[in-house]
Amino acid sequence: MPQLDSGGGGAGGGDDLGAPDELLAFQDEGEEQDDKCRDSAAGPERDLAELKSSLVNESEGVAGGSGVPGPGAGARSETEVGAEALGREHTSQRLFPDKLPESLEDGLKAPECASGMYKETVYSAFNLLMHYPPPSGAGQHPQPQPPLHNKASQPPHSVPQLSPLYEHFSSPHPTPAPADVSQKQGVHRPLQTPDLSGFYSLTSGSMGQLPHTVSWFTHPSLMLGSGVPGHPAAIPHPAIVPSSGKQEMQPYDRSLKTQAESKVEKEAKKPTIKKPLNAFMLYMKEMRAKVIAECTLKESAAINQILGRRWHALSREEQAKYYELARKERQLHMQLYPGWSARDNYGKKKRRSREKHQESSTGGKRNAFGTYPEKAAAPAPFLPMTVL
DNA sequence: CGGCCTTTGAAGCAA
DNA sequence: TTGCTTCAAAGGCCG
Repeated sequence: MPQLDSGGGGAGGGDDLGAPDELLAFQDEGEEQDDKCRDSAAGPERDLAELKSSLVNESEGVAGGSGVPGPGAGARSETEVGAEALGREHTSQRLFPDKLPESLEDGLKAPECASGMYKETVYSAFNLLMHYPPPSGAGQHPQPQPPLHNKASQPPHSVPQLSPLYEHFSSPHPTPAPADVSQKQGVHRPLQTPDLSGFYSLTSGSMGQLPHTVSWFTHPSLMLGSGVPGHPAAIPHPAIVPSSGKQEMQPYDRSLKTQAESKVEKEAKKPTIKKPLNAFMLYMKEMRAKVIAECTLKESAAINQILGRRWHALSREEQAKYYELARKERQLHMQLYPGWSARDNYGKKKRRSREKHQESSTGGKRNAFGTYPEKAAAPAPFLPMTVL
C-alpha cells in the first residue's frame, strides 16, 4: 500500500486523518510485475499489450505532463512519457492483465479509442475544486466536465451517489438546494475546516454549474434530512442511501405491516452512510465518462481496467491531487458523521461467499489485492509502492 | 432482481 | 504487526 508520507505532518495541520496516501510512493511499483507482464505479453499477447500501452500513453497525454500535453504525446513511447511524468524508470510493459474482457478489447480496438482524445487538461476542474472558489466563479469554468451521472432512470429528485467534494467540479446536474441550509443545521455543529467551510457557504442561487455541491449542503446531518425521521423533504447526502434500496412503501401497504415487521423494516431502512471515496474512486468518477466516450465502452469492469492502468500512468503530482481530494473527503465525512465507522457497513453488501472467495483464491482468481495467489511469490502489484 | 465483474485504496478484522 | 476481507462507484451481463 502506498503508505507514505505522514512525515510531513499532513496538509491542514493536525488533520492526519490517517491519510497515508498523501504521497504515493509508487515508484517502481510493479517493476517486477512489469517483468511478469513482459513475459505474459510475449507472442500474440504482446501486440495487445502494446495496444493497451498506447492507450495509457494517451491518457498520459491528458492527465500527465502537468498540463502540457504535447500534440505528440500519444505517439511517444511509454518510457518517455513515464520517465517524464514520474521521473522514474518506466518500462514499456506495465500491469497488463493477462486477459481482458471482450468488450475491453473491442474498446481498445476502436479507432476513437486509439486516437488522442485527451486534449484538455483534466485537472483544470480539479484545481478549481482544490481552491474552493466561490460558486459564482465556478460557472466560468471554460470546460465543464461532461455529465458523469446522467442516468435517465434517475429520479429527478434523487441525489446521485457522487462524492460530494468531487461533485463540486464534476457534475453538471443541478440539485435543488434549500435557500438557506445553514438554517437547517441547527443540530449539527458547524464545520470548522476552513477549506470546507467554503462549500457550506454556497447558496442555491449559485448552483448553476456546480449543482451537486448542494448535496454536501443538504447533508442529512446538516439539515436534519433523510437521516432524521420527520424530515422527508430533505435531500439526502450522497453518502447516505436507504439500506433497503427499495422504494418507499405506500401508506396503505404500511398499514398492513405488523409491528414486528415494521420494526424490522425500520431497521432495514436506516440510512446507510457510505464510505468516503478513495483517491482512485474519485479518479474513476472523473475519468469514466471520458473513457466511455473515447472507447465507446459501457461495461464498468472493462472501463475500470483501463482506468486502473491510467491511474498508474499518472504522475505522482497528479495522483497526489486525488489523494488530497480523498483526504478532504474523509475529513469532511468524519466531521459529518463523527461516530461513523466503516464497520457499520461491514457485511451489509451481500458479497460472494467466503467459500467462493477461498475457492477463487486457490483457483487462480484475484484476491483482495487484485493479485493472483499463484503469483504470490512476487510482490503484489501495488504493495511495492514503498516509501521513497 | 440481484450478484458478479473489475479497478485501487481505506479500513476492519482475525491471528 | 501482518495478512486477508469488505466496501466504495459504475453499468453491462447473467442466472
